[in-house]
Amino acid sequence: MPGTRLPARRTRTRGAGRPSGDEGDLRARLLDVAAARFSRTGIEATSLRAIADEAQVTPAMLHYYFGDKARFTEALIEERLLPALAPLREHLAAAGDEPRALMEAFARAVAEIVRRNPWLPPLWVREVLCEGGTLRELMFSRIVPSLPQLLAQRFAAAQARGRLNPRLDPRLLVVSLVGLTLFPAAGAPIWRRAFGAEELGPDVLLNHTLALLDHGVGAG
Amino acid sequence: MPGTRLPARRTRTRGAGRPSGDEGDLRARLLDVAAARFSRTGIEATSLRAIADEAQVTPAMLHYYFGDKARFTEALIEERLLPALAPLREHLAAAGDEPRALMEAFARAVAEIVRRNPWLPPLWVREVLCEGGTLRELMFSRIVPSLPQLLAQRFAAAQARGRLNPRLDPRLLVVSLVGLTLFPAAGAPIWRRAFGAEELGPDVLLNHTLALLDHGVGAG
DNA sequence: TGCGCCAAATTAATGGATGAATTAATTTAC
DNA sequence: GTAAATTAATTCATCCATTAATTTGGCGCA
Repeated sequence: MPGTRLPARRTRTRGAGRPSGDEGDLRARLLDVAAARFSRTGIEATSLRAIADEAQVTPAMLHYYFGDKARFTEALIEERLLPALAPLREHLAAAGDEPRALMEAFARAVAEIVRRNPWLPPLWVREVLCEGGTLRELMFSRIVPSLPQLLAQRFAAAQARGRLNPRLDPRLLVVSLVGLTLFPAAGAPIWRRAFGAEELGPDVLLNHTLALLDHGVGAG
Repeated sequence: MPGTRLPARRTRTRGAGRPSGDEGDLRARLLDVAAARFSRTGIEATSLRAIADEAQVTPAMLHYYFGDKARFTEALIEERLLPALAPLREHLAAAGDEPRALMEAFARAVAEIVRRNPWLPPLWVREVLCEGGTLRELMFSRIVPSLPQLLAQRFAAAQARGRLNPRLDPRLLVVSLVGLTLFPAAGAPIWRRAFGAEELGPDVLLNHTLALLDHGVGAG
């Protein structure tokens, strides 16, 4: 019946052949699909089947390219999660020593990361932040050992110079900073729905966060 | 072989009998075990088997008391999650109209909730905040419709009276407040490990959050 | 230029493990 | 003796992993 709309691929009955090249590397596509899917459903609760279906291939392709699920998630970390987080280090390295500049660099970096990788916040929150998360141990050995401490140390130095509210703990300030940036991003759908507001986009959030950090809630 | 240490229960070979009464209601125990377990592993990724094992009973007991997994999680919401969140409404109702008092009431309520229900923050973050979370829709119909808007409205009223930093958005302030309280609690293990600090308990966090909200980060 | 082969890519089919849900049997308190 | 509570066992579905089969693009070679 010509003219009926068939699913884009999947016309051959058996076997396939060399790279079809019709939409680039399948390996990369699988990683992209997995990032989005894992973000929505969680890693353990997501079947490879679901990923394969969404990528319009057979589950066997995941085995072909990655081996098993563990190595698949490892590849996801190495080739998607860690690169996505790279801007954070860069922005922080470029920022000066003033707490305000540091925080703004952090918030802007997170905003940029979220804009480019919408799947990241929920995945991070679910799999790294929460105990028992699949990515937790792997992330510990790659991110955590350096970034938070470094940032806390810079805050502490600024505090020693009298440039930071002495009632604050530099380490908790880092935690608060993450909470003020990643948390709203991870839960964006719920806030939008709760408040029925679409205008609360990343830019508004960024300005709001900076305003809060600048002067607190007082009417100054 | 007398003297060998056997697992507390599980000595009969088949069948059991009336309520053993040795440690209270099994139904309640199952809910408690599930709250802790779901919090660690996530709802979809946790098998009923694991819960039954931890409660030292057969998986069939879950069917006996609750029917299926869906109704089991429903019961968990009704009998554990919602009651645990009750102090929030009470604290907020008792607080006055000043933003500072509202925020302090919120932060104190969350601290109390977390202290009494350590399993709550990760469960909330994973299953409610994240898209695709199992508890999401159920929570929407019970919590969200009222609490966030009400709080935001009170902040807006205070802002109209000039008692709130005009650069802030009342709704985003609610989001920030949740991020500053629940997020650090949900990720406590990771922060402890990242900073090697055990002294960053709930009280310290509470004071820190209030200090941050009061004056921002400036050295004022 | 054309022909056949080879290897990469992909699929269908299968095996083994695990989980949810249910049922029949059994124990024990009252 | 009876009914509630609990267990063992079973059924059906799903998932991860693997393998054998199959297609097809490209390359050497004439």
